[in-house]
Amino acid sequence: MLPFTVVFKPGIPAYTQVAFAARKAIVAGVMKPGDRFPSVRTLSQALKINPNTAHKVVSGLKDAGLLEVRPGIGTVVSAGAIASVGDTTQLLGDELERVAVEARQLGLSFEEVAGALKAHWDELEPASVVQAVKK
Amino acid sequence: MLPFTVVFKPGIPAYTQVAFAARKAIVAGVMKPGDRFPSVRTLSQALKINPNTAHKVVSGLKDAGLLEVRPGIGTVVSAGAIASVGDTTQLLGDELERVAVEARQLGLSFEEVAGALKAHWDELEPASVVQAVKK
Amino acid sequence: MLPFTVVFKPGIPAYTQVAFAARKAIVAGVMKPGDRFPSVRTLSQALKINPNTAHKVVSGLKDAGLLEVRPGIGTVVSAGAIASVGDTTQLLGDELERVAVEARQLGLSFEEVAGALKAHWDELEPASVVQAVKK
Amino acid sequence: MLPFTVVFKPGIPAYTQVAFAARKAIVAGVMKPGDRFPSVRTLSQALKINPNTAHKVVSGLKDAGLLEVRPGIGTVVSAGAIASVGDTTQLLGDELERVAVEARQLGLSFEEVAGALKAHWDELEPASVVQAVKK
DNA sequence: GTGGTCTAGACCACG
DNA sequence: GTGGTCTAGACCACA
Repeated sequence: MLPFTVVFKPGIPAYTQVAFAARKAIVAGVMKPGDRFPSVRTLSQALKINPNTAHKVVSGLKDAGLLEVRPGIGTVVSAGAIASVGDTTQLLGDELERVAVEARQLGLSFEEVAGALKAHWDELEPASVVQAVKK
Repeated sequence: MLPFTVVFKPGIPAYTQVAFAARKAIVAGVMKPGDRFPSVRTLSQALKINPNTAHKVVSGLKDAGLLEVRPGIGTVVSAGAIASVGDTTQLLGDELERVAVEARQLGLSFEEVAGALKAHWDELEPASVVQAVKK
Repeated sequence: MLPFTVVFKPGIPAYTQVAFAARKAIVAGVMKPGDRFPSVRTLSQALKINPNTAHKVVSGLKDAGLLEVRPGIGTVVSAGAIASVGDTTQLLGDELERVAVEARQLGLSFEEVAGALKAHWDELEPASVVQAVKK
Repeated sequence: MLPFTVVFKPGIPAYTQVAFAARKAIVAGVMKPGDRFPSVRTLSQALKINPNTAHKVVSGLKDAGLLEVRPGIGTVVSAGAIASVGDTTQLLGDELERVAVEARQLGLSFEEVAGALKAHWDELEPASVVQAVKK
């Protein structure tokens, strides 16, 4: 029913997890610019989450520039779906640092980590994802 | 005075940030197994945080197996300073996935991201850090 | 009001005693997996302890894998309510040794101690407890 | 050198662990009534603990009625080496209850626990212990 | 409403 | 001096 699924894990805010799943779907090309994004009501019912939470998700994605509101139509995936580059790159840097620290603590080699990252990277390759989802 | 520094950012719990800085210092070899870890009071004064918050930091690191408490003596960096591998690898996987999604959204190539990760990785090289600190 | 009671004894941390009472209630089947665990506020009011102390209780039980937190919803008794077996069995061995030493020092016979243990054991029998509680 | 050994574990007060080891040695018959108990100085040197800590140990055992001071001689194991029955039995009951709760949580059967207790019990059999120690 | 974080400051146990 | 516990009360994020 939805163009993405969410496996909820405890400890992480529900709206964060849903937003991430949506961004993943957009990045992977499951949803393309111009496609309609599920309504708040649809989201809340399909994922069994509070309407407030669902609203927070689309609101957040709208602020990030990933969604656009077409009055009378609904919300659609915006064309230049690129977050405000400023803070996101900073954020990415922090995450990379965290990854480096944690990986070293686990005694992993750089190659192992890079390989794992590559795997996740390829999973998002638009072509492959459509297959994976339909499968 | 402290073997590490913390630049506090809003929005992230203080104790999380301090704990991360400490883990980084341990991973980078600034603090080695057997070395004494700053006392709760020292931490709270040097970082200007509440003793309770400082306590939470060492308590967390202790639970993670990075520190050992000698009652009435102090806390030292434990020998096998490796977190319970089970969940941490899982956690690392999640983070790598997030990195992949965010990087693609920024239009970065895999090589760029891998390069950035390598930079952070090398920064933690024990040898280089020791020099940087001693200098 | 609460699914368990606590008779506070001096010398033992309050949060330890409350946590033990809760574990006992869970083991005895008074609270089953999926049941809601009293909120931090409820605990603090009913037991007349500080919210912080109450928080420490649920936090500890959560770490032990007995409780699960649903952010913004509450905490529930988790399904596989079994502590990390690794250290607990070790801990049990230590306690058994202590029991043996103390009992011999009191001049008790093995049968007497085993009998006393059996009494405590049967008190936790889910069936019996449910009756006792409902009664 | 000492009639007992102590393998220090973190998290438990040193003086508690030493006192327990001593009581175990007395119960097991390694040290019999009338035998000299190691001096505070000997204890602190042999176990590498603070003299204050060593003093606390013998002081505690003296209060428990396990040791007696013979002026000009030293401290010896007292004849009726039985702790003040009042609180100890109560304490034993608490420990048995804790054992029951923890064991059930681990999914053990009563027979398994009783068997494990029996093993510890037999290990303290005076005859066998001497062998085990000499071994 | 829920749990989580933080400050401020007191007291105790341990060595 | 160390870490650990507890109280009191404020504020925030989540649903």
